Amino acid sequence: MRKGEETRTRILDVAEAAVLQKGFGGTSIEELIAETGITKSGFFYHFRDKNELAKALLNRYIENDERIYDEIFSRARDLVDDPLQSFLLGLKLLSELLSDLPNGHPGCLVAGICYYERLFDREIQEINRNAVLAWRRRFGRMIREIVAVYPLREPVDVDQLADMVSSVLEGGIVLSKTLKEPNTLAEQVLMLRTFVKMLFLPVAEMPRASSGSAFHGGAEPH
Amino acid sequence: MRKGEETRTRILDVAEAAVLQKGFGGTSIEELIAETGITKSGFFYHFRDKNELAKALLNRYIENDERIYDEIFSRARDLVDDPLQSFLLGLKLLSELLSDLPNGHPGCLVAGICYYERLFDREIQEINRNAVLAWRRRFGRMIREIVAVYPLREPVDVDQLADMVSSVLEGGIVLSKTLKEPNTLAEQVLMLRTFVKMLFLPVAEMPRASSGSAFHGGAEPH
DNA sequence: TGAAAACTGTACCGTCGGTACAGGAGGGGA
DNA sequence: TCCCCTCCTGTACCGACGGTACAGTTTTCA
Repeated sequence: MRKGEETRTRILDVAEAAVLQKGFGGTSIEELIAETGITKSGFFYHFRDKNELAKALLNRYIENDERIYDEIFSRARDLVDDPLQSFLLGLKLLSELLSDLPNGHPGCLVAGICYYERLFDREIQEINRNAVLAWRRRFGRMIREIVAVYPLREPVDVDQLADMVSSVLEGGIVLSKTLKEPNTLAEQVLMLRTFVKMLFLPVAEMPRASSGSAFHGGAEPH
Repeated sequence: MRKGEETRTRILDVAEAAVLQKGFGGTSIEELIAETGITKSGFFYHFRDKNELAKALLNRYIENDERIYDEIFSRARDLVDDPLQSFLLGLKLLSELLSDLPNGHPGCLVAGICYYERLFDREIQEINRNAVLAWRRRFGRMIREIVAVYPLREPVDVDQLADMVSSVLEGGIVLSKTLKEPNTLAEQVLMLRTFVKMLFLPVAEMPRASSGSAFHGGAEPH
């Protein structure tokens, strides 16, 4: 029992890295067993077929993802009591975590499967859908707490704002990976943070009289 | 020449739809030739291998994408002169175009390839990277025009804000596809529009005294 | 010590990407 | 008219891969 779990985990580890680099179609079972040091029969002892591997991979990935969000935002909740400041801190912590990833974010399995859709059965698509809905609920819950205290300065739908967090994360991952700029993802999360801040807090009067030199986006030609 | 082009285009049409549904790995050449009504030899007459098919597909997709953005934002530029109002209108038009897609956005090839990375050669990855950089330049150019006229109400980097457009689009596509909610993508674009508006325009004083009933995100439980 | 769990080994099948090459239809220019 | 070029078809074949079947062996733990 113990040994089996360990081997299974090793297969999943190898598979996850491979799938995020090459997609499911691009990852062969034979390459997985070569790297894991197991035989083909051994592989099929643990997973009936590739579809079941995908399901296990996805479930594990989502679980881990949820755990990370839990940790970050509950930590932020412990540090500050105000729901808005806590959410803003959470986004900051998330951005720091993302920029600390040495080789950039490896990619999101949920998005990977979304772009592989038809090859998996309905069950996997449903797992994927529920993962995104869980994000909506998670961030929606936090935003509703804020809305109960702070007035929204622009009329926006809470669920759509919650989805914005997922959008920016998923989109930021695509940009970061494609540009090979690991930091882009973290920057995008901070942009989102700015948006949330502006939605709930009055904009501070600008201290300087001339056009602010601290602003990157001035009128310089480039 | 004429006939060859036509066949080539037909292959690309079939391939694009298939790839966006199943990814590159999930799309077999044999399925493509079956649907196109061509032989395998005929296919390899037009494309040396799957990699070259991917390259042609990607180039065509990016070209088309650029054309659509050109049309929308130059139309917006014709309708209003002010750079901010023109950009906001462009985002509105884009959102309308996206919500008019009958079955939702089919998916972005750039993102699809990003999640398939290692299976293609450096050239394709470079094409992909340049496409994202072109988006950054495009939106960056428009935002710089705005910054030259309107003060930024929060310190944000122009290129990062430009990337935000791409992020929200790519992320919105992933959400829309995964949730099977075609409208989510259009909504996300409108959320981004709200962000841009807030970044450059002073927030209007709220007309109502009590908590606004027009706001979706009130304190209602769910 | 014995049964269940966790594998290995071997053989085999159909599909797929890809190669090689011969040849043929059809049109357009010399 | 002839020839050449574009645009394919047909056939045969290869190795890699996903997957099946099943018999046998080692490891683990109660």
